[in-house]
Amino acid sequence: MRQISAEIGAVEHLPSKVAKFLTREITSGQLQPGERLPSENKLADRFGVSRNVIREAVSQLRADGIIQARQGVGAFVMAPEQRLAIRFNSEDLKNSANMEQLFELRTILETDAAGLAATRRDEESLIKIKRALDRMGGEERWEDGSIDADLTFHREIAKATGNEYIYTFVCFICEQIRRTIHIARYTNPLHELITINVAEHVEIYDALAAGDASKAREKMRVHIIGAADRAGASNNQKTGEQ
Amino acid sequence: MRQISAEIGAVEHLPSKVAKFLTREITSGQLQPGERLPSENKLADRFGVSRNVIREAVSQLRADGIIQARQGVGAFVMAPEQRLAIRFNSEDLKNSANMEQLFELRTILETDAAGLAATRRDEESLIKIKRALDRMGGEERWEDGSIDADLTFHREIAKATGNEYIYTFVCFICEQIRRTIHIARYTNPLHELITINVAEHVEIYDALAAGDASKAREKMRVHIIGAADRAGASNNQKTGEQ
DNA sequence: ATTGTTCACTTGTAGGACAACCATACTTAT
DNA sequence: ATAAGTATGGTTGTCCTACAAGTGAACAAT
Repeated sequence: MRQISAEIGAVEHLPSKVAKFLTREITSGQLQPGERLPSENKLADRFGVSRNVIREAVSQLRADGIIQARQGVGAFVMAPEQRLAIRFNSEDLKNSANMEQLFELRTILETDAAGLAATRRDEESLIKIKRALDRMGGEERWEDGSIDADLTFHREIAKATGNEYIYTFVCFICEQIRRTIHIARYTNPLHELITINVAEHVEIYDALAAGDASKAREKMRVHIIGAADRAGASNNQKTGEQ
Repeated sequence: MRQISAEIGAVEHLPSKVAKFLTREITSGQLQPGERLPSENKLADRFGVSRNVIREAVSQLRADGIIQARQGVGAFVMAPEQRLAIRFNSEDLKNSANMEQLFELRTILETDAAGLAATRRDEESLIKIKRALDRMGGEERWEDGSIDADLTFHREIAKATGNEYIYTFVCFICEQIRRTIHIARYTNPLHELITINVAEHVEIYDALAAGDASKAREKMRVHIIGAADRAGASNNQKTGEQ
């Protein structure tokens, strides 16, 4: 209800633009690791902005470990292997090949997460998972909140593993997918698809409740592969139907 | 040979300090999602720095999706689930329980990565993996470069999956572990440990070269669990010896 | 040849000024 | 009295200047 600016396009301010530009210049290889960036004054001239803006942009890159600045010397491009943060370019995810890869990673993570959750989940986390499931199949079934409930379901499973890092990674991947898919399939939902989707979640939940790890793994695996298919991020789209 | 400042402590500048402080205040729950941050002027007063410094710090948080700023209104804390970046607090990893969790995640990712790599690797990637392996068991065996070779081995396997995101995640996790372990075990290496380590890598490589996915998975799995043990990040340390 | 010094350049921080924007309270016209 | 329009103070966004702190290289003196 509030943050429409965030939903639509979030009026990008200058430092973000500059940061994005510099990042592209680095990842594309125009600026090789070890190389020095132009001085802040030169960058300010080149982009036609104040040094303040440049500093905010550079500060961002530095926090990610993309560059390292040394007072009196300059800012240098770091090796891409030793980044301090993971950040995806949302543009890339519009490419269905990339989306497919992301779903492959998601399958790996969440399959094992489901297995761990089946053996480690306590009553409380089970309740939270159930609640998300109910929201998904309940009244909000056709509403926008259905997506949230779906993601919450997956997040709660990841949290039930008791592994903070697994939870963080799953959250991140889910959010990336949500931001990309969002409009595409869900806003114009086919009755059948949603029914299938809910049914798959129920099976996962049952396996978790039963504490059956291998079944939980299998059901989760099938579900995510199916979800990838329904989202159009799958290579086995022989006919396109079903 | 060059960036000693990066190795040691990398003289943290003010914006980083402020960013770290604010991040802690948010993750600790002192600033709840939806709440508004104090205005930049007030923050500048409170920290005793210029508004420039505050802005660089806030710019960082915003890039991570931790907060969202709206001109004329203020900056608001976002829900922790929808972060735009993954970034670990290196302090947390000094806690061995956390390190154990990180190794669990690593096991999940790299086990499957090895399986995929076994079926997808081409000759070129196999050569790169072999080269890292040779560096590890070769002359650099006792040198510092041995660690780099070790990590390169794992990275190249991840890259051989052909999945860019798997590669990114593996790189990130490896780097986190490297920064934490580093000094601990490797600089004072026991002959036996290194021999075991190299032997495990050889087994993984053989499985990859043979294209045996299930064997590659198993060898990788055993190796990482063993590595966690040797790094002191394992729960089954009954006696501590082998 | 070595040492010491200066100098130009770079990043780091401070502070002031104004534009753009927003929410609220207030004023005015109806 | 109500509604529309209008000040107003506060907040973020950007620009500017100035100086401190640090670095490396050219240069001068020994």
